[in-house]
Amino acid sequence: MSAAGEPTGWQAIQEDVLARIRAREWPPGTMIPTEAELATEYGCARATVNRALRELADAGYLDRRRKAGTRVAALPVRKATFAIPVIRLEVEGRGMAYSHELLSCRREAADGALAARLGLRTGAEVLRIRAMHRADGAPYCYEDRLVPVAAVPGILSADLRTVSANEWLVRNAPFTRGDLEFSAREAGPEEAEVLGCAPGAALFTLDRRTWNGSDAVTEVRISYAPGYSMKSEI
Amino acid sequence: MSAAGEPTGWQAIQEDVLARIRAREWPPGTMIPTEAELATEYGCARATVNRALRELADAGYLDRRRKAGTRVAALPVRKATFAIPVIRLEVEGRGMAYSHELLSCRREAADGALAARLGLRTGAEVLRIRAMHRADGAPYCYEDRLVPVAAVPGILSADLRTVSANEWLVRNAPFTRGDLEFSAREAGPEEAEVLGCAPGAALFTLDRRTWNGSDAVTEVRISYAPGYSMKSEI
DNA sequence: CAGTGGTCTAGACCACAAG
DNA sequence: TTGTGGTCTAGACCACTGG
Repeated sequence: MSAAGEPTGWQAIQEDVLARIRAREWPPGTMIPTEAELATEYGCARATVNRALRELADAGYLDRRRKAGTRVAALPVRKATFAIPVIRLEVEGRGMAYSHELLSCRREAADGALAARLGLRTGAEVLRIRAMHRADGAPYCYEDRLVPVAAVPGILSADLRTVSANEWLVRNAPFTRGDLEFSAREAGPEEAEVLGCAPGAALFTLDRRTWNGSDAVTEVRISYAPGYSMKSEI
Repeated sequence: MSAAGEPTGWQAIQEDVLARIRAREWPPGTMIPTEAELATEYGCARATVNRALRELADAGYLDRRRKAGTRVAALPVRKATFAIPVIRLEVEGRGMAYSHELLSCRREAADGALAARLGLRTGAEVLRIRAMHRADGAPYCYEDRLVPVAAVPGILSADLRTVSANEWLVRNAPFTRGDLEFSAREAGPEEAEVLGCAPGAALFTLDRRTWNGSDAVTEVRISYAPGYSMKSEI
């Protein structure tokens, strides 16, 4: 009458190993048996043990090195993963009605600082896009974005009032790498006005830059309305 | 004269598939060949293709379903991963000298709201710990923590002036699950004083609760000094 | 040098779900 | 029903690195 089936195969081994670590059968810092020994103990192939242990090492529970063997991490570094969907899906995923509004969209010339950040030449043409995203009509976040025109030429012919720049770029501008930075900032006068909050209010902010190979695709700051929080489980 | 060696094996396949997706050889939403077909094309075993594609599916680039096959995701959901180390290592990792200071540590009785959040009975004994973490002597973050004594009895005999509660718990109190919440908050009078900032300053805040099975291990709020940011790459 | 994890193979069976 | 991905196996070779 047990409701949920117990895991089998490599997942069962993974859970058993994790349980033995938590139970201090293998205390932090100690070596655990080799893959071959565990395969014998669990009565499975070594590849199955490898699959189980590799994921535990990725998750920070184990330190593995050739020849040295596998050791229980002394200070396990837990990792939190956050999905970064298109803002529309983020809002709809919270069960609210999404809408967005293009505030401005104009061409500018990159100044020296921007050119250096994105690896452009000074004076390169960039599209500056400002937009509001709303949930059930209330301000959800404010997006301030720069797109180098040369790297993403199609952006000029996109109707950014119909599809937000955020979603258009996800669909049409692949990138190979990017960096993210989350911080807390005080709302400036402009942000306070568009977000409908007091100047100086604490804003959860995401700054992101992405590249496709060596070409910058976009730089964006997303300022969430007060009350926003980013959740995850570990 | 190429400096770095090209990936081989499953990583080479993974990069090739990713390149074909980015090049729109397989546009978003379309099916890609089956594992068996790709194995033939790449001249390797199906398990090798499986390894490459499974990770791309985990990363959000592909949607895979038995019988239906593998499809390129229309809106790839990029995932950002943040390591959550012990605060001491986080500070030292930034090349700064770490120190911490126990502000207060006393036993309290859980009120109704707290008991409900953590699944305790009302009136259960909890340890309330407040501490400052410093980097090069300057405030780094302020920690306000609750630990149910029954679930973590050893905490009573720990010297939390020598080892912070943060690190003591990571070393001694395993947990099976937890939830995280990042937000931006305005500093209250107490926080402003201990962090040395103005009241109302924007604080990057982490709220975390962890459980070991059904027992709550700890609930903590970490308020970072103004200027802090959490970085990651994708 | 030798022991450990990292990877690959060829084949097999299974679980799931589309048609 | 049947084609697809998910997993396992037994064996093999390789890469790295500690002794």
